[in-house]
Amino acid sequence: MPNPAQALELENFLPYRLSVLAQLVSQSLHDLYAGPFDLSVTQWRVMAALGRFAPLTASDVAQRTVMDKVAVSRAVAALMQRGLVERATDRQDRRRATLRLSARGRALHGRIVPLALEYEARLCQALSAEERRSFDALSDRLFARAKRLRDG
Amino acid sequence: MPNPAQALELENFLPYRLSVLAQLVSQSLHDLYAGPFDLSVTQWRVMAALGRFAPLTASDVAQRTVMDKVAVSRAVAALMQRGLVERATDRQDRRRATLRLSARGRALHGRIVPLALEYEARLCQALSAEERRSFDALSDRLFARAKRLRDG
DNA sequence: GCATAATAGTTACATATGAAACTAGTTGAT
DNA sequence: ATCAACTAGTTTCATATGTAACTATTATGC
Repeated sequence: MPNPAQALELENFLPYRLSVLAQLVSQSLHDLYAGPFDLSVTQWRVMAALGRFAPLTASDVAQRTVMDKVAVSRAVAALMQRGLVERATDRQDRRRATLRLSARGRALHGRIVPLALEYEARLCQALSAEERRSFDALSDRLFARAKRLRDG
Repeated sequence: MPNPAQALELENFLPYRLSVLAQLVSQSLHDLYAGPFDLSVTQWRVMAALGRFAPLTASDVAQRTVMDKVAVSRAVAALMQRGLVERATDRQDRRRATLRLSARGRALHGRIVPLALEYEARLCQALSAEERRSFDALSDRLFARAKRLRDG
């Protein structure tokens, strides 16, 4: 028997718990829009970020979605090919390009958002409004703490 | 301006929040053991599951870690090559094989566990003991709800 | 008993991902 | 002005991952 102070109880280990929950939720949500609209998770995230905050540069999108710039670059390329996203090179700084949803992109976005919100609402039926606020507040603090630990 | 009832505020959208938090934590933890011990996340998860619950079949590991059986099969193959995991075919049912850590595997496990627990402890300094319990209870309920929504 | 279906696990293939190298453009120092 | 350093974004390459097909073994229906 190992020292109890050093036993790793996987089922109570916070990183493991977070990972399992997030993956289940993310996969369930993906199942809702992947079939009808043929978007990957990364593509949908880019669209969601643009739907909420456009115009954004690719770097802005990466920061917002916590994806790396390579993933964003590829998702944007695919979305532009499908005519869902438009790019305009910045006049001042020609390295930059601002992105936004096209009319078609906005239409698709408008069809997915209700599905996403409905899923979230059904998920959150597990909690009261106050519990939801509490969960959000606690997870905010965990996130801030994790960032501080990573960045030093 | 879209109908407020249909606006997706990414930063308040629970699946997004969970995903971002889990990824940050998982990555931070991985950074602790990947360098010194050269394990992938999946490999470490298999070792952690075996360290806690061995003997397990590959299917058991998959269920415990919420990984698919292909990922487990590959991780186990790599871990056996490094002599960290042992496999024994079941006499009753020769399709099955039970897995457990080898002596070397237990030694490695014993070195990683304190790192993992220390990271968790530092992360959880963001919360009081009671808040931690509250967070665990709420996330349990979200998880149960997500599973019910997925499985029908 | 024998064909069929089911299960444990692996392999093959196609796709997704991340790190690092690369291109193009801008800033700053001399 | 010129060269080095920096930044935005893309491409390349090596790995990781998931789906589906496959092997081997056991269970089931007739």
